[in-house]
Amino acid sequence: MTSEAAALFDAMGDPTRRAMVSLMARGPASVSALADPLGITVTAVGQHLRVLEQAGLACSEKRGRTRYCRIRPEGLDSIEAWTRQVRREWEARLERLGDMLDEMGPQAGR
Amino acid sequence: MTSEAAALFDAMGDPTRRAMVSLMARGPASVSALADPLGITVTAVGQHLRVLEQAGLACSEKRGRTRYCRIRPEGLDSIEAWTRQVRREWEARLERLGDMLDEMGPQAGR
DNA sequence: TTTTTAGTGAAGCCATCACTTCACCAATGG
DNA sequence: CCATTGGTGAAGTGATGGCTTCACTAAAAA
Repeated sequence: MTSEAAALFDAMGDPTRRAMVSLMARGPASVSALADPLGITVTAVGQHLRVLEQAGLACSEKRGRTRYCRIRPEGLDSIEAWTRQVRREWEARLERLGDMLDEMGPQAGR
Repeated sequence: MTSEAAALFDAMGDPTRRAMVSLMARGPASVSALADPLGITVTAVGQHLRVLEQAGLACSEKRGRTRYCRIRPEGLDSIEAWTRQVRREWEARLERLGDMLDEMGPQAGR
């Protein structure tokens, strides 16, 4: 597992950050616009935002005194890459298993 | 976000559990076969295993005195479903944005 | 049968981390 | 200018959760 994917799962492992991502998926939001529906302080949002940004799941930009936060859907890529990898590995294993049985012939296991 | 997906991200939020999944992707493993390379006790593995099972990411079966643990790749489905959902929502937003600009006509924003 | 191996359950320890408060800065509005 | 609004940084609190130890059960081996 890549360290990117690890950071992603770590970031998504928290319910508040998941909620933030869901909110931002509806469009850019200010820090307080995120804090309000979540019932937490803007300070807390700022801390979560840093984690999401470092994981590549969000980015933000300050204009005037308000900071606009957006998700980066591309950030989800390595999650999908990882799940595909696990699936592939598992299926390859089943295939190898099937090959082995084939080689052993139909009389195997009697 | 569905509660299944939440459970999945919670489960995958821990590095040890991620490592367990990676190990199991290579084939079924006993509890101690998982504990050994991870450098933790079998008790700890048992606890993680319960979380993974409840999240639908693994299943296990006890034969004799050993418990065989396997991953359930289907369990990853709702992670992918969720990432697709977020992407879709975001793209829909961009589309709406584009439509609005179209309706406003080329003279908009002057 | 005795011993060893594989795993479970309960209980406790400890570090991480989510969150708060408080002080502070900078932009905006009156 | 003064008050308000939006956000940041540092420091502290509290709870969750990952892990351990210890006592125990059951299967397999000797």
